[in-house]
Amino acid sequence: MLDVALLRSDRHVLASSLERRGLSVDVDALAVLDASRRELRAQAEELRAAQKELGKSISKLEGSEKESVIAEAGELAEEYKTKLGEADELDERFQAQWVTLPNLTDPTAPEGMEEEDAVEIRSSGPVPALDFEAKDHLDLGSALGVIDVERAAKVSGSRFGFIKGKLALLEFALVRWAMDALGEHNFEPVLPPVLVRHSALYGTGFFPSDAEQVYSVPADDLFLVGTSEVPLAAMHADEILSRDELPIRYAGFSTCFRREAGTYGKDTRGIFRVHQFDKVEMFSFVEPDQSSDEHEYLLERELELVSALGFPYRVVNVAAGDLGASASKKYDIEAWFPGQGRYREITSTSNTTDYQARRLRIRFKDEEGKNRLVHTVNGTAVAVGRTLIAIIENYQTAEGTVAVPEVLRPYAGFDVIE
RNA sequence: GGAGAGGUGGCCGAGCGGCCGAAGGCGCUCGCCUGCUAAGCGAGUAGGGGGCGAUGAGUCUCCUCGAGGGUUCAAAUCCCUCCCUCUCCGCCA
Repeated sequence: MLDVALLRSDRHVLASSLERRGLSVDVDALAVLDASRRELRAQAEELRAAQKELGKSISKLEGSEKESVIAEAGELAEEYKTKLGEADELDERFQAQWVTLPNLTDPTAPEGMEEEDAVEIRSSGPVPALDFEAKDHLDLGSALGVIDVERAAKVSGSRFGFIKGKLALLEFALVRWAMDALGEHNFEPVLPPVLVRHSALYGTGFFPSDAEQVYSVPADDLFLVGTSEVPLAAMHADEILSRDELPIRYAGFSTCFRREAGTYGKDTRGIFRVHQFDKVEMFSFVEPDQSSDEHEYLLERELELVSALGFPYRVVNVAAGDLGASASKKYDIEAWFPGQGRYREITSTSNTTDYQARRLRIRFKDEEGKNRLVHTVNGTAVAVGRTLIAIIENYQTAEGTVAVPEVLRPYAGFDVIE
């Protein structure tokens, strides 16, 4: 959620940010609505103050004098209720619109609306050529008996997979390796709940805008998270952190569930885009002036991991119009997938500034003892499913076996999947 | 699933329908004092919104005692609904 003060002082900032996202919102009308709801609230409060003032004298009065003051206070109470109701209604109308507005875009997020408008800011250089025809992860994985999507379809439907054998073990190696690497940078490992309340999804900005991507469990009024960002962020909801606790850095591991609504026909082959996958996610709570640096810091962590795994990659700065609601700026790392012959997203890191913190009411005491909103920053450490298939495709041999990346061998206990 | 207890400020804990956003304690902050430490003394210490004012200082005001309704001139206090936590029993990875 945005700071309402934007409407009163920096309306043009808000307007231009919305424009960069390709949204047409009548900002002036919102400002008018905001002004009138405050006006009504002030009127209601005056009535209430008068009523309370009058009410205080009642216990000291007797007889007819008491009766008349009670009557008078009663009238004020009625007027107050009416006025308050009107103010509440305007508040609701205003809030309903306000919560749907996405975060301000960072000036350094590129112009543009689409994935293609992202700007490459870095790459690992030319992609090394294989001296044989590359196969894709599904062909390789099926042949090796470590990926089974057909039986997964029987059990669960499309966009699911069984991961088996050494590939399953490789997941554990990958996760533990990533956790150790992040531990070097003082990220605290966390296994969060993956079923959360509505408030956690609202607070992180996934509700209401992305609600159609979220699985729900109606019987218990809970939702399956699409990323551990949700429980990690909501973990500190309604808290006032002390300044010396910051930055707080977590490395959360969880299964992620995504409905992938509206992606029919897209990435239907194999387990590249599935309804369920595991992920190690970095999440930081920082002071406001630190979030930009923290965003770069998380990108560095991602680059360390991706380059240690030896994937060719490129880093893109995502276009303003392609950002999620809560992000002001986002970097994606795209790894090279030889089987697809192109770069695909393997990590993503976003600076959500105070957007989530405001919704979740996560604050800290600054040096003057004032409560201020923290900034939150998130980033993928390892999206396990995609990383596994990036390994399969990049480490495949002419014989159809898959070598285990050097850094994972001590964790895996084997060197090759065959 | 069954039975019971309880939700008040960072924590503990009191609270006759008005003098209660709330005693007391702990903790914390600042100051004084003690050669260190501990103790002692004094002061301060919930959050959110709105008005006036310059998006300052200040000042006025409203809301919040798990949440939402209700009764009343007036609710932490009375009534209703819901949520959550804890304990015991049962079942269970």
